[in-house]
Amino acid sequence: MPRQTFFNLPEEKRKMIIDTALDEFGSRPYSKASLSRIVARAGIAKGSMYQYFEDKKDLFIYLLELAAGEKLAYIQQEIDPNADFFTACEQTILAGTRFGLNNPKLWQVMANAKDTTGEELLHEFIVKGKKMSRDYFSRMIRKGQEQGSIRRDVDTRLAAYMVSAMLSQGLMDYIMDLFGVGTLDELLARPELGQKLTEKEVRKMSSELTKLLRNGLGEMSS
Amino acid sequence: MPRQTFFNLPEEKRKMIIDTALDEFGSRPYSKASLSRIVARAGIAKGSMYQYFEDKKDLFIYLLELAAGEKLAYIQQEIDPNADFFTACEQTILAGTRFGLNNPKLWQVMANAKDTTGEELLHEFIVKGKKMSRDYFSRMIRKGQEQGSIRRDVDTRLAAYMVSAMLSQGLMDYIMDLFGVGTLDELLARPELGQKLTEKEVRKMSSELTKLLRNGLGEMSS
DNA sequence: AAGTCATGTGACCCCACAGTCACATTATAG
DNA sequence: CTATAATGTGACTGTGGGGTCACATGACTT
Repeated sequence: MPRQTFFNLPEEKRKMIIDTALDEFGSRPYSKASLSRIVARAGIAKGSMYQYFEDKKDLFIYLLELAAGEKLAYIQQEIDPNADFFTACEQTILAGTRFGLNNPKLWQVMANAKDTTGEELLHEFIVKGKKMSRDYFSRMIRKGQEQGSIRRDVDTRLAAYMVSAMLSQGLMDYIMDLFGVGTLDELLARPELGQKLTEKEVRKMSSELTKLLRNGLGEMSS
Repeated sequence: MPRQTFFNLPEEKRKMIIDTALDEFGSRPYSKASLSRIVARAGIAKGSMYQYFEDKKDLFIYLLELAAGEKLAYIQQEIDPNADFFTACEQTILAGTRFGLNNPKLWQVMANAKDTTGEELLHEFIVKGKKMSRDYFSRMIRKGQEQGSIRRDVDTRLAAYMVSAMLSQGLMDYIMDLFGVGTLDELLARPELGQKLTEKEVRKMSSELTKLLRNGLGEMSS
């Protein structure tokens, strides 16, 4: 956890530090991201950074929590809690995509939180995050089964893993391909691209993907 | 590419070096993996390593090509080229899983080739690899559509991304969960686990997953 | 004004790493 | 047996990293 000092900072400065750190951790894998570079770019002293955060890991985890929190809040505000499974899925995809396009830096940092092997605590934190997202899908699937929109014979656990993989990894790769870029950095470097995907296209994609999901999970006459 | 010197080595020594390197790159993200550690463990001089490989990247790419080549060969030998899409899928999943369980080190190295942001050439290499696997699925899907086993209205590209995500990321996470481990390292550390998944269970999983895929992609009376 | 506490600072320490090079060792050939 | 080419070697270099600390600067109190 960041130290109190960090929260005492004037908001502007705090935001600036966060922003600089997001850039760094978004454009390099954790082990290559450099605190020295962050402080240099942010124009503050290294020692100051260590008054705000315990260490590199502390900063990184703070950023991840920030990103995850904002994304979750955004998505939750966009979906109808009473909708059936597939509607909720479509809304989740839609909201998730929009959030990513509107917050490329946050998106990038979360996307970069994949490797981290060998950093015990960090790895645990990330595994836990993935698990939370999977559990969320598990619950939704089970609810769908109870409501009759999902076949009862699908293996909930397996399905949760697949939905999770599709909506994180698969969807991101697909979107990056739509933009014709190989990395999120390139997307970030050209902000005009964010507008290239029209609302209509995003909707189309979400509905296509949902269709794919439905016919894999939906109750049907075999 | 490795230098000729490397291929002149007695096979035993060559294998030993490869093995040691696989361990290192399998247990740490690329940027944290250390040549110094590899040579120490392998009991050879650092200078020697640089007679075999141009640099760190060269070695890593060699390992990736090796792993990908072996995996591909194994899978191709296991699948029936004339089978329909879903049968081929099931066979691919089955063969891929078996290969992974029997070659945990290779599996691990490939799984670790995810981050690499910021290492231009390396990143390109990996993106190209992912693309190859996606193209393979694309072709299979299109063939399935021509043969009538896959609905014509599915978006081939989107579907290819999803299948790809499911069979790499999703499947791996699922299997790791079955073993109750958070990292592949742990799996490797306890080789007895490799046997815990019985052939029967692997078959069951492959067929379940295929069922999931089919009902998402299969021609049906909607 | 004096004193006290919170915050800022950057030179510095230690360390690990990729990559090099002058030299030692071993094979090959004539 | 000698000469030449191929291979092995590990101390060394340069670089850049995370993290620390003795001190400077500012803010706030009495």
